[in-house]
Amino acid sequence: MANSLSSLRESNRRMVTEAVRKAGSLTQAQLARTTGLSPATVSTIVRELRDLGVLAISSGGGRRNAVTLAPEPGLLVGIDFGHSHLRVAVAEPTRRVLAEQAIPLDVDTSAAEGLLAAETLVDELLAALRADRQEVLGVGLGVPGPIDPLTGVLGSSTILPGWVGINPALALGERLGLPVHVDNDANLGAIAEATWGVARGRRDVAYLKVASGVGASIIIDGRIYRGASGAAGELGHITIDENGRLCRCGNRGCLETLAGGLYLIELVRATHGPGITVPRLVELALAGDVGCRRVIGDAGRHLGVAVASLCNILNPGLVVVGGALAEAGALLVDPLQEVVHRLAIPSAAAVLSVVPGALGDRAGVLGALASVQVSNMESAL
Amino acid sequence: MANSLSSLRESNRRMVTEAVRKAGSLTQAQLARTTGLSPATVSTIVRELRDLGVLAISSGGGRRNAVTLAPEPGLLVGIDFGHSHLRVAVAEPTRRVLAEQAIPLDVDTSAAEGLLAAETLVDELLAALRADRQEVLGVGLGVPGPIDPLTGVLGSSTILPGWVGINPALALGERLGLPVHVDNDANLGAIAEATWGVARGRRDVAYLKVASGVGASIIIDGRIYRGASGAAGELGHITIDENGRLCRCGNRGCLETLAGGLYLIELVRATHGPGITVPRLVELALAGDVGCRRVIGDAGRHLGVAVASLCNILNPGLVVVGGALAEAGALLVDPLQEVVHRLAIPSAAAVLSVVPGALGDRAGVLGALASVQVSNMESAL
DNA sequence: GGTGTAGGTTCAGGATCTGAACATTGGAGA
DNA sequence: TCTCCAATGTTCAGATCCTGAACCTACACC
Repeated sequence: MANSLSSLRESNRRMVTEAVRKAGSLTQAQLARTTGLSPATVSTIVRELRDLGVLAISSGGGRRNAVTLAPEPGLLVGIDFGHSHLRVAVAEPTRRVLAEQAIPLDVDTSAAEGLLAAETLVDELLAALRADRQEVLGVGLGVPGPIDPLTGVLGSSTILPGWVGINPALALGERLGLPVHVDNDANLGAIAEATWGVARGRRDVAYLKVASGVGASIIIDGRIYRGASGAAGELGHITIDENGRLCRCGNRGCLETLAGGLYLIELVRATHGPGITVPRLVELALAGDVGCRRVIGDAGRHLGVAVASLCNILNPGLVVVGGALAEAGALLVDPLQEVVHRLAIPSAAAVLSVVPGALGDRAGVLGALASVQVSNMESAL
Repeated sequence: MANSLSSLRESNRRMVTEAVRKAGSLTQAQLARTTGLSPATVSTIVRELRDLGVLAISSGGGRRNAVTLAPEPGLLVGIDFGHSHLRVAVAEPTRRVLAEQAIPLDVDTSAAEGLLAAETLVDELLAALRADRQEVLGVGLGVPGPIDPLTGVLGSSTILPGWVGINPALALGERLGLPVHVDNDANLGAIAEATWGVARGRRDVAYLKVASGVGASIIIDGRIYRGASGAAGELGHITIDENGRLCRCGNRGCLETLAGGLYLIELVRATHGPGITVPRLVELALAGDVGCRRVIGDAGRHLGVAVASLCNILNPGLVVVGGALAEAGALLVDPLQEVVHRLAIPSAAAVLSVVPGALGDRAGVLGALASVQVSNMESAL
């Protein structure tokens, strides 16, 4: 299908570029060793890619000639929508973050208001950097709900009711006049943790996002697995208790009704006042509040039931727990792990590690940045 | 890593061979179109492969020159162990079955007895074909339990207690003096259904084997997904009811205690006599026995809960239900599907089909045959 | 029987990778 | 400071491979 002589060259170019991207800086001899190509071939390919503007040869470096990715002009924007917050980051094409800010968002914001807020915040950050929209190469957008892979429309979400049925990439793209790539927030968090966080270098990972809702993302062989209709990883609506509480999705006893932040704060509202939020709940638990610790521990145990199922089905080596509730660290993860080891089959539990994410509430926006396609390579064929 | 000039030729040879294997018989022009190579390249590659003995050109065919796989000498053996049966098949390298037989096996057969029975049956079938063990190129073996991918040892299985801790491939290989490839029976059933059955041509499929126990196999991008320790797809021990019945695995309310054949026949033993078996249960249900229908329907509903979880996690487009209980067809699958559509999230349920397997109780042994590696290609480089 | 279309082969040409030879540079040691 | 060595990067001829075009062949249809 893709096997001609010229496709070989393209494949080798890609291999070289990828090796440089991973290592950051390499000499041509190292490049030859890692790619398995001969030094002669590497020499010509590097020269070509330099001429195409993809690679740069910094001969002035400490050693011989260091090959690096050519510095690209332009900026990337990452946007992460949550149930109650909005976070925007602006970064270089290398993904180094230059500016980042999070603002609270009203619970029942309409899509239009949310998009306007995002637009405003993007412009503010760009202004602070003395930059212009026209310098932005692309925008990555994360939303807490399943995106239809064909239409790009946000499916039924219990978290952002005002957004159902719209195409966020299209809507924001028109507003900003920029190419927007949209994805589920759990998928983006998984990408971020796999690129910079605790899942770095792992090829098969499950990522759990526990915030207002519960979502998951599955990385198989280094790529997000999306399933037949982009709904893979919708762990929040797994049935844990068939006779349980009614969920916003219409079923009973979904995981989300037992571990989702929206439901958890209802549990502590009576004792801790109506103004309590998920971050505050975590804060109190970490400070020693017994009730909050119990609520988070119970959530962890319920999550454990779902993760045990996931374990028996997929047998992952690593489960990363992210999202606002994961800020509770061991308070959430320890009970989760205990239940998984009790319920999952021993041979699956034995190889599993469950760890909190390393990127905290920045995972989503960093993943959004990572999801923006800005490969000089691509445009240079 | 694998990109040289000679690897291109090898890759193209492989592509051509694979195309011929899939289509059975192709003309060179068709081959050029399906592989994307030029007719000139196809011409030389086909000639090379003919000289190597991999392909055959049957110019006497109806049309022009039909390219086929060269007829290989030798035989393949497939062996499928179940809780209460043993099935052996002998086939040509093309996987055309020449002889096949199933015999009952005592419930608590030891590993040694089981392997002896298999050895005997293999010899009987070979004798009937006037063939010799030395003509056998390889043996595929299916066992109902997880195989450790590193050691090849059978992990904890509730179905074959006498087998735990042994390496079936090694043990049988020594007995037969032949190379044996072992795999989980659900994985083999999935391979068979994906190669010849209802999942033919599908790249992403979940296969459910419901017999004495409950197992599953997950095909992602055309390949069995095994997970970090080979335990992926162990659906039988997903917790359906935390306060349910005690399972042989030590937990409570595993799917297997609600839908596994071993438990189902206990339910009907009181009313239908102690001699009842799973096939008989299915037979009675198909004949109209109300009690048996109810038992099977309930099993389907419980399976539906687990499949709904699987659906929310993996979002497959197709779930194939195989194993002895699947012989009940719609009696099992309809209730299963009803529950899945109720519990799984709508966008996942909408794209899902649940169908009974097409290969019945032969799926395991056919998959075992398919799993034997006998590529002339490999030996011919 | 004639003609056309598609299949298959051959050949020259262009593209690619590789090994060997060669120039260059940085560093270790005297 | 100087010399030598080892590693790096480049160049070039050679071999391999794919492709397009021209050519031949066989079957089908008229």
